[in-house]
Amino acid sequence: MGRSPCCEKSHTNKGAWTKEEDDRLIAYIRAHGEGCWRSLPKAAGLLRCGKSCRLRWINYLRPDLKRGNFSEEEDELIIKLHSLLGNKWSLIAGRLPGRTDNEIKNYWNTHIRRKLLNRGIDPATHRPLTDPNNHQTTTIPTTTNHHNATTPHDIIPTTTTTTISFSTPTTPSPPHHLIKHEQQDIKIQNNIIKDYEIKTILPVPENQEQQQQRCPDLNLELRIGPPHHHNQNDVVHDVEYGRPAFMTGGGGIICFACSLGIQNSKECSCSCTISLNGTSGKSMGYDFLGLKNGVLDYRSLEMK
DNA sequence: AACACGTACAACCGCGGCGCT
DNA sequence: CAGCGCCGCGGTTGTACGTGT
Repeated sequence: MGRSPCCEKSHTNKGAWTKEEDDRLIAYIRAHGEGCWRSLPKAAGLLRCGKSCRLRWINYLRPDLKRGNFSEEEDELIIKLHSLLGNKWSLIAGRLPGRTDNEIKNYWNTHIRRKLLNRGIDPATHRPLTDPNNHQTTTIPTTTNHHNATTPHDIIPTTTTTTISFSTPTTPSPPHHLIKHEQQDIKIQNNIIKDYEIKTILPVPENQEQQQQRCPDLNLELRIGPPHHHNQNDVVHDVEYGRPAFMTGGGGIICFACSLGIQNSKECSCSCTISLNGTSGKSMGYDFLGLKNGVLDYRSLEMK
C-alpha cells in the first residue's frame, strides 16, 4: 500500500528549531489547542511538517514538561517499568509526569543502560549477564548506537563476545523457573498495554541469589503476586474476565487490574480495597511498582 | 592550544495502528 | 473489505558540547 509523504519536503525546514518557530508554534497551540498536526504548520505559518511540529511541542515546548535531571526514584521506576513493558517508551513516559518518551528513551540509552551493565545486568532482559537462562541471540552492543560508544569499563568483562536475548524466546518451552508466562491485554485508563507478560518466579532460583549478591541494592525481580511465597495455586483465574487473579499475602484474591495498581478501575473485577499506602484491605503487604511508597500512583497520573 | 574521542539530546525517519470512506 | 490518510511510536542520526591526551 503506497503512502504519500507526510509533507511536501521541498517546502519544509529541517533541523534545529529557531526561537521564532518555537514562538509561532506555542502561540498557535495556545490559541487553537493541539491536534490536526498535518494542517497545523500551514495554519501557524510554519515551514515545517506536522510531525516535526508535534515532536517539537511534545518533547520540548509543552508547558508541563519537567526539565532537569532524573531523580534516583525516577531512575528506579524507569528500570522497573522497562523490565515490565520493554521499549514501550510512551507507556513508561505516561507513568512519569512531566517526562516524554523521547527523553526517557534517550536517558535510558545514555545512562540507565550503562548503569545496569555496570551492575552486571542485561538491560534488555533485566537478568544477570552471566545468567545461563539469558538466551543469547544477539551480540551485546558495545555501543548504543554508532556514536553512543560505551567505554571499555562499562562493559562487563568477558573473554569472548557475549550474546543476549532481546526478545521473548520463540521456543515454546519456557525457562524452568517460570511457572507462568502468558500474554495479557490490559487496559489502563484509556491506554492498552499489549503483549504484557506476566512472569511469576519460583522461589530461590540460582540466578536470583546470584543477582542479589551482585546488586544487593536493587531488586529487579518484578513479581505480580505476593513476594513471600509462590506456588501454582497462587495464580487463579478471574472468573468474570478470564484473566488471571492473584493471591495476596493475606490469602485474599485480587484481580489482574488490582495487581497493576489500578484497583477500583472499571477493569477491576474483584472487591478488594487497597489503600494507596497499602495499609488496609485484603492486599496488605502488596507493593507493585512502588505504589506503597508513593513512587507511582496510577490514579493520580494522567496518561499522555 | 589543538585534536580526538566520548556523551547527551534534539530531531528525523520509517512503520504500524486505527479510523474513515 | 480494501484503500487511504493521519497520528503516534520506536529506532536511528546529527551535532553541539565535554573531557582526556
